[in-house]
Amino acid sequence: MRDAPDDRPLTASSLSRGAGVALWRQISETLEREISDGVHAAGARLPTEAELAERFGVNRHTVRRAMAELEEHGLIDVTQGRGTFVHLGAIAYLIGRRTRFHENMRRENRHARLELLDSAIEPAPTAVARELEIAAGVRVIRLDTRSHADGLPLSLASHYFPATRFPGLVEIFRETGSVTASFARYGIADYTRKRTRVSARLPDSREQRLLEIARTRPVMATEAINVDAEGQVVEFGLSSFASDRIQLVFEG
Amino acid sequence: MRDAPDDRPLTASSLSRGAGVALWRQISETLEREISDGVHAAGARLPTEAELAERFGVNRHTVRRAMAELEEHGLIDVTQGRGTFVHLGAIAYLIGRRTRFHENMRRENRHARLELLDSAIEPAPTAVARELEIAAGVRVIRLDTRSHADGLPLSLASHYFPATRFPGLVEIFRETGSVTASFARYGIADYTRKRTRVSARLPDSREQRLLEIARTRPVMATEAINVDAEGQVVEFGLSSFASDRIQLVFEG
DNA sequence: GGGTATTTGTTCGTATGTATT
DNA sequence: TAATACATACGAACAAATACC
Repeated sequence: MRDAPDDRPLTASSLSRGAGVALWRQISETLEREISDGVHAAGARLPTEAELAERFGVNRHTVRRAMAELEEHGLIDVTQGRGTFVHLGAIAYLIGRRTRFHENMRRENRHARLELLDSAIEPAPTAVARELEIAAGVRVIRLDTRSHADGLPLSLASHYFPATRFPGLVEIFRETGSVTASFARYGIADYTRKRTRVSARLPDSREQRLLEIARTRPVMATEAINVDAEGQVVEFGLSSFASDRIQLVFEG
Repeated sequence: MRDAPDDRPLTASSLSRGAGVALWRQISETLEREISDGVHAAGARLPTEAELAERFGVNRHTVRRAMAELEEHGLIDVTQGRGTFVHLGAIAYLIGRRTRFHENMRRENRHARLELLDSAIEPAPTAVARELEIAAGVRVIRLDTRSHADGLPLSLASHYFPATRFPGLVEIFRETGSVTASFARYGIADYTRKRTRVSARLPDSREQRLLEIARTRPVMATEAINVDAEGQVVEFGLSSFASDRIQLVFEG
């Protein structure tokens, strides 16, 4: 009853109805294959939902379900009013135990930038106080930053420092644009990462906006503790990395 | 024109139509608040989609969109035919540089199990050969495992070992159920993690099934290299961790 | 074990809203 | 402003998985 003789392009690739596989999944798998085969180049615009619905002989909702799947897996980027585009390849970036952000980016030949989003001096939240090994409520400096590589946002971070040890840190950071360079002003020539916790989750709306990632693309959330040569905690950092653009590498 | 005087329960919490916020989002935010407020306890069953549609005065599709959002963020677990349940709190599990799986679980007072899914002796794929520092095509032993804590799956892994150095490893592992214990049989009393790469992504269908996680819950994918006391590479492991149940901790 | 009710999953159709070009 | 393209929402029907008797 449904065989459509030959009035449709080859690409119709006839879905099998009533088999165990949902139509939307067959469509997403077809498009995934076409993308990996290069039928649709990276950055290229895909046909509109209406056109795809026509091509596969299904309702537009069914196409939308397939597109949602592809977006979820980071293969496409969808924007209302503009269209749907094949996702541009990820930028790889490594982070190590003693490696600094700018150093790292230089090695990768990328243009690095650490943008200061916000700063404050405030009483330490209990969790922050515990990690900095100071009493709860003692004042800490908070720097909220966003890192970029070649203009593309890589990560968001909140850096916490004990306020008494680093007077005027905010201004110095604003000047240097680097945590490492700021530490140098206080005589800290070397500091190491004592511990890093890593987890993965989906981004909240702030992260979606500032990292420019889709709702469905996971971030890696890290908690890092940096200590000076004497083992004193000098920084506690909470970061979220766009997992599509970064791979964390721990040497040890 | 639509104001519904007072014939509806308090919980109707009247959505605002035509405001800037989509109905499905208002619903998901309402339910999220109720969950965090304890109106729906962890593990408790939520009302059915039909009931929620009735309660909010919307179509079931609209409720489903809200539920998809909550599932995406790990707040609920949805199973066809069973219903929708508030997500049970995550099990925290730590992994360090010299820490072993069983050791780790003992410290956490959890019942550990390392299940052998598959094993083979095969020519090393190029990527594996590079990491093991052997020639491409040289035979390696592959162990595919699944780890459990208290019966809940935590991670999947493929472990690669140079075949010449570990003859009979498959049988020994089947006997001991532990990589560390197996190594001991070959005189390797100590080994350390040389490098670990971490990234995050959404699970493929195999991972969804074997880790028992929803399509939208990210996994942390790791590549780890273990070396013996002489610095010789003894194992290359590819793992994926259920990020809802594990947090990776790197000490260093 | 088997049949039935319940609950979520898929698919179609239609209409209207909103962002971009 | 107009056209295009994705986003939201409603209604209906059936499929598939599970729970219950």
